[in-house]
Amino acid sequence: MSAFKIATWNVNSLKVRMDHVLEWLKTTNPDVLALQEIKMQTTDFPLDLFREAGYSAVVSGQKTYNGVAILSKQTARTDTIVTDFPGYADEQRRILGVEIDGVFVLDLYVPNGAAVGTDKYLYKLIWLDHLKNYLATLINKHQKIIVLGDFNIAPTDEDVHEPELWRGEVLVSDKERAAWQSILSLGFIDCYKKSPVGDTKYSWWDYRQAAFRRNLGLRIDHIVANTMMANHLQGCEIDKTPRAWERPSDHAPVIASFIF
DNA sequence: ATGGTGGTCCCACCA
Repeated sequence: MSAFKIATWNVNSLKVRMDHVLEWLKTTNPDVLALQEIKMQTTDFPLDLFREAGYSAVVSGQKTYNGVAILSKQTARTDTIVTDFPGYADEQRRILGVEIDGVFVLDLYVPNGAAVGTDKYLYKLIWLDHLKNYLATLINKHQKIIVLGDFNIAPTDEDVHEPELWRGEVLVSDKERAAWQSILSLGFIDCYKKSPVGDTKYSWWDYRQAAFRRNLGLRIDHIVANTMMANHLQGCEIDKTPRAWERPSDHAPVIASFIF
């Protein structure tokens, strides 16, 4: 029997959140941690500090915005790194795929979309369409697949603190939810939906209006697994502890545990 | 009606 623990965390600037990430790694001890919004160039990534903590890293960085990275205890297969959807040129560093310990891990920072009807919303829908097409090819290529990250979509009203207030807005709109469903339809399972652990339902709380204290949150950070992986899922938990720390990210980490 | 970044010492952009 062997365990595999994988997590995702939108850190909203790794430079600011470095102490939080190191502290959280020490207590949680995941095999893999997918980071989003590192907001730094690949050359600035603190590889040495993570190495001291027992992790190697694969990084697709960008100055100021976006940027994704995957930390892992096991060494990643660097010959399998993916940083773009095939045939879709995008300057924004939002995807990072790599095989680790026989599992293809795809880290996503889905565009936020700003507001329904804007150019950014359109970019989000086009981006999600490319994602779906890419996942359709992936699912035939790998036995074990985990797709995780900040999806910027709350799949159902259960994932929203006040659905009536959010109706039709970005993050919950029908088109975004349809894109989410079409991805699951390819053969992926929402780990939290299948096997929730603990009572934390949301993964993101706005910095404004004391949203965290009032638990006005949304579940927009997800871990999805192909059926082969999902058959070995033990549980999925959202850890809101670091959201209560000083100078936190607005997102909480999500962790899925598997056993083989 | 907060917080992060980056170019200018307050403001624009993004979430």
